[in-house]
Amino acid sequence: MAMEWTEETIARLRDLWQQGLSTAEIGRQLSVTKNAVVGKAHRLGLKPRPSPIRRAAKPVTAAPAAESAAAMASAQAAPSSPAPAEVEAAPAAAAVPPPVPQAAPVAPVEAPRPKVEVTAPTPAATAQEPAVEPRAPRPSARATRAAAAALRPVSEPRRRSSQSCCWPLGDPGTPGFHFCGATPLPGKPYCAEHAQLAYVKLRDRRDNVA
DNA sequence: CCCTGATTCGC
DNA sequence: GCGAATCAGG
Repeated sequence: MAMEWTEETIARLRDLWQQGLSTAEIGRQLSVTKNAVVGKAHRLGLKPRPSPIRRAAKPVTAAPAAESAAAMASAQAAPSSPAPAEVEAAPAAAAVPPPVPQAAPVAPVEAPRPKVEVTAPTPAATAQEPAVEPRAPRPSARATRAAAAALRPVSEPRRRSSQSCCWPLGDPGTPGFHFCGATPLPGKPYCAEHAQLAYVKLRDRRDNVA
């Protein structure tokens, strides 16, 4: 067996997947290759993400012109332009929404905690322990990129109305890491409990829990 | 070059 | 079922 793919793992895959993370990113956090992620995702049936490419639908040579005619009559359906369902959906994450959601004018003081802050295990932490990486053909290059990415002001705008609370628990890249997974509040990426932790009124944050 | 996801096919 | 190899678009 190459991999267990336990319910737990699959759940995490689904979670990360729906969060709009790239296959490679998911793979890194799940400690598998992107190929594994893609492959599993396919088998799981989930895979509506915008694909950069559309592989050759047919092996060109296709039906030899001669007898192909008959075949075409019924089963033709040359996938030349089969999908009325185009692929507009932007790569979600790329959308780059404002870092600070327009909080209600009246209640402007909300401080998302699990941002790129100390206590928050964000994707930034992914750059950790490159030595443990089973693969990582090019740690240096990747590390550099990861670091650069980590420095970017925006490191988790990848939430696009998830169906599960994405409050991080544990350290990304480590076996125990996972997301809360509870049903999030409408318009919020976190469940009720974690939303309370995530959004703290500034005035009440005076003595926030460390 | 890098990235991305998609598909194939030996295991 | 799994995922490396390979493909293909940006």
